[in-house]
Amino acid sequence: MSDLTPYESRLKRAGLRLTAQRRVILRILTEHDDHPDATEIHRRAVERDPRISLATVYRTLKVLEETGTVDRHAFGDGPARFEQADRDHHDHLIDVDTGAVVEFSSPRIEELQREIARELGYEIVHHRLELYGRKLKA
Amino acid sequence: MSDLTPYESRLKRAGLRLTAQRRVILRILTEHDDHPDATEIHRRAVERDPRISLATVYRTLKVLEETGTVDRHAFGDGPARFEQADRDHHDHLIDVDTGAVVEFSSPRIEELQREIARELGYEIVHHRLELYGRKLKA
DNA sequence: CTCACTGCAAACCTTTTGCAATAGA
DNA sequence: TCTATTGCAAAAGGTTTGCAGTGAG
Repeated sequence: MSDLTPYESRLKRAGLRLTAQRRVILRILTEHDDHPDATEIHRRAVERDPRISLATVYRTLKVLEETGTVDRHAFGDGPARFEQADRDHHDHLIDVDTGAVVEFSSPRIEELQREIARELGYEIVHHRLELYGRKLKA
Repeated sequence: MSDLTPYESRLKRAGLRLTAQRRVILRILTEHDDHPDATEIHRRAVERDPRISLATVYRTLKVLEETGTVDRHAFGDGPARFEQADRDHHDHLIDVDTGAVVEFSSPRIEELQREIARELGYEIVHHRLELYGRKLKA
C-alpha cells in the first residue's frame, strides 16, 4: 500500500483498481520515453506478463488518457501512439525518412496560437502541432 | 475537349483519364468548400451518378492527393477529411462542440516553425497545425 | 462478497486490394 | 485497340465490445 509510484497512486485516487496488468503498462510508459503504439506496448507488456491481452492494453490506455496520465497522438496516418503526459508541454517533429520523433516547445508559437484563436472568437482547449521534416545535410 | 475546368485539365496533364466518376468527385470537392470525409463524398457522388462506388472514391482521392489537387486531413481521430488544395495555405481551428472548421493562416507561426526545425537540423516537408477550441462568450 | 476488470473472440470502421468487366484515349 | 479505371466483394489494419470468468478492495 505504500510503495506506489506517483502514477499508481493517481490511479487509486481516481477510484480505479490497480491491477497487475495496469501496473505493467504504466511501467512501460514511464520507463521508456519514446512514443510506442498499442501493439508495441502490448509486445513489451507480454514480455513481463504473458497474460496481458491487447484488449486490456487498449482499455487501459483509454483509462489512462481519461485520467490525464497519458497523451494520445496520431502522427501521419498510422496507429495512435502514446506517451506519458506529466512532463512539460511539447510538440513533435517527425523525421519523414526514419519515423524518429524529436520533441520541442515554443512558447512564442503557443502565444501566437492563443492570439489567433481569440481573434476568431475562440478559446483553445488543446492543439496539435506537428512538423514533418527531413534531416539537413551537415 | 475544350470545356474543361482547371482541375480537369490538370488531371489530363498528369496523364490520367478523365472519367465520369472523377468529374463528379472533382465537382463535389470544388463546389462546396467544407471538409467532407470519403463516405460523405460518396454519398454526394451517388446523388449525381449512382454507379460510383466507395472504392472509386478512395482511389480517386488518392490520385488527386498525389497530383496535389486535394489535401487530406485527419482531425481528431475520425476518418480522413478532404478539401481542394489550390487555395492559399491555411491551418484549421476545430470547434470542439460543433465540429465546425475555421480556417486561418499565420505567416509568423510558419516562420517560427522553419526556424525551430532548422535549429533541430531539419528542413520542413510539411506540417500540421490544428487548434481545438470553444467559442468565447460574447 | 462485489463488481470492476480481464481474456477471448467476434464485431466494427475505415481503407485497400484482387479480379474480371468496362470504357477513355 | 489497349490498358487505365471501375465495381464488387473480400481482406486488411486498428480499435472496440459482449460475455462469462477472475480478482482487487
